[in-house]
Amino acid sequence: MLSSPEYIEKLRKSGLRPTKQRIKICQVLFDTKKTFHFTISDLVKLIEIKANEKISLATVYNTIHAFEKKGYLKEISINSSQTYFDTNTTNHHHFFDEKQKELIDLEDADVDPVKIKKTIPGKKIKSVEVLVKIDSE
Amino acid sequence: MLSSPEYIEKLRKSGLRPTKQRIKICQVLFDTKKTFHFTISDLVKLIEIKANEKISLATVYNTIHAFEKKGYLKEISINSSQTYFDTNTTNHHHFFDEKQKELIDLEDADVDPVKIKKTIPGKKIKSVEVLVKIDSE
DNA sequence: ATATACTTTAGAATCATTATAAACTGGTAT
DNA sequence: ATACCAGTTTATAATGATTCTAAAGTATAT
Repeated sequence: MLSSPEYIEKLRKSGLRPTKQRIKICQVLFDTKKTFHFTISDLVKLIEIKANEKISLATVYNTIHAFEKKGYLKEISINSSQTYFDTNTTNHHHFFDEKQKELIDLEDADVDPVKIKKTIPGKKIKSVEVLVKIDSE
Repeated sequence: MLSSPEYIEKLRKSGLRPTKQRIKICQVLFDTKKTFHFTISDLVKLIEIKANEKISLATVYNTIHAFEKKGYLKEISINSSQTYFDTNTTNHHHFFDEKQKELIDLEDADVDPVKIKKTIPGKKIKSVEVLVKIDSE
């Protein structure tokens, strides 16, 4: 588990003041080798479990958006009632089980690079995301 | 322009009663060689322009969901405040311009088949969707 | 024609997310 | 230390797409 000083430095470096709330959220999100996917309500529950202190919903939203802007999180493009975020910010794709609302990473090796042969004049490609929807057999 | 009788038959065949509203929506959606993308609010506007009759919002939602279930429409998986639908129900991928909220089709020839090398025990692949986010250069 | 199940509808309810604006706090200059 | 100020947090209200409700309307089989 990373200690607060490291998150404090990380936050400062990106121009975010290291507040109690942000440090706590860092610990919940980044104190693990494994990356994971979450919705805001997942995160609120995680904070309740891991921390003994309540963070207001508005702050959770603010913080997640700040972290996303700084590149610490990625939003995942699926059509769901809730927005999903990923602590794995590298380029990778996903399985999505719509019934169970579960996301599973596809590693780089699992999908060959997707080459897009069409171009749109005046536009550049920002990202290429593959979403594989799965269902029980 | 397809005449009502053809839509009436199409609707009946799929077990949907051919109501005035459903026929009107068929005409707005399918009376064109070109397929297109739309949100519910786009569709409401189109109905106002093309038809002189008002269809309640609830009916528009009901109808679009019924058409989707019957396979006449496809929902597109992007993370947006509104849900996008596509009258092109064949397998194909999309460009999405997040600033302009514009979707553009990628033809089959534009993207090589995406092979997924990972499998999840007990799960089968329902669809593979590629979303290419673009931005102004 | 009648009955019945399916549809439409206006309006209310829901729910994730964003906005508001007042209280609070970290960091800096004094 | 102290005071200040911009950046933060917070409770709460507002927003907006979508879904629900239940009453009125309509297609269709008999």
